[in-house]
Amino acid sequence: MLINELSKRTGVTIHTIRFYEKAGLIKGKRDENVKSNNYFNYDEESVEKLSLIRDAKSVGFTINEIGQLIDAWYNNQLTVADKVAVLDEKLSSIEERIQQLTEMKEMISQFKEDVIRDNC
Amino acid sequence: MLINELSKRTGVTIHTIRFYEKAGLIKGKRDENVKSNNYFNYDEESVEKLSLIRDAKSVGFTINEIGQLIDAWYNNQLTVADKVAVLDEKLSSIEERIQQLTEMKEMISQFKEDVIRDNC
DNA sequence: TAAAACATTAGAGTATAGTCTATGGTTAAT
DNA sequence: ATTAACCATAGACTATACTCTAATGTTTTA
Repeated sequence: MLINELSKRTGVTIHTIRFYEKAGLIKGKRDENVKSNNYFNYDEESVEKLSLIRDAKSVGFTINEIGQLIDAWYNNQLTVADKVAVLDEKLSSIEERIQQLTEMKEMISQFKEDVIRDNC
Repeated sequence: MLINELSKRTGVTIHTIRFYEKAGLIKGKRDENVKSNNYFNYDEESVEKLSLIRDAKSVGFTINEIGQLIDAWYNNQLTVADKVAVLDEKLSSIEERIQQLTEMKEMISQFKEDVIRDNC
């Protein structure tokens, strides 16, 4: 599929798709048989990746971190050990963030109770 | 205390403290008795606020959101209802983020198992 | 009393993550 | 065949959150 269809299927704008492509997160392929243009073609993997990017962004991963994650997911040049190392690192950072969020939640809950009780 | 001491006590650089002050998150006071300079003085509340800013930033709140939180915490012009509304909103967004992080954690764990099992 | 250390404001510079415009070529529809 | 819709690249622009420099004045210290 071409970029317009990819955009419509994923809800990610064409500009943002191109931005992710420049950042190396996704990659279109040119059709060798077609000489009249230089359009990029995208496959289902690109759709999956854009979905992963959306999810990973929403939990606070940077483009750079998402790139590492996508490499672990899709790059077959990496060894199993390398992939596991990246995944373990991301799992740790997620756990740490959940911990911090839980603490912040308790802090805000406590303060909310104080506000209500003391009427201040 | 002056900005240098505030910086040393909190570990936040002077530049960043001034940035937060411009953004309205903290506020120094000028001493009416001192006419020779226009130095700002900071109190323990500023120390507390910088600590809150650090925590809130680490869980992904923006400066703007942290401003709302600080208002709920310290601004006595706000009604209890207004404060509770802000706090409830932040609690919801924290819960949503914990949920998303939990899902992402499961997704990565699953993928890690696949990588190890299939040796790919 | 002069140098070092500290204070202020204004504004420039950086990194991240987009978002948009301009220009020029290609494909599809009427 | 021409217009609308689509594609590509380059580069400008925006917002957020700092980070740093310059210019200038004040306080402390050797």
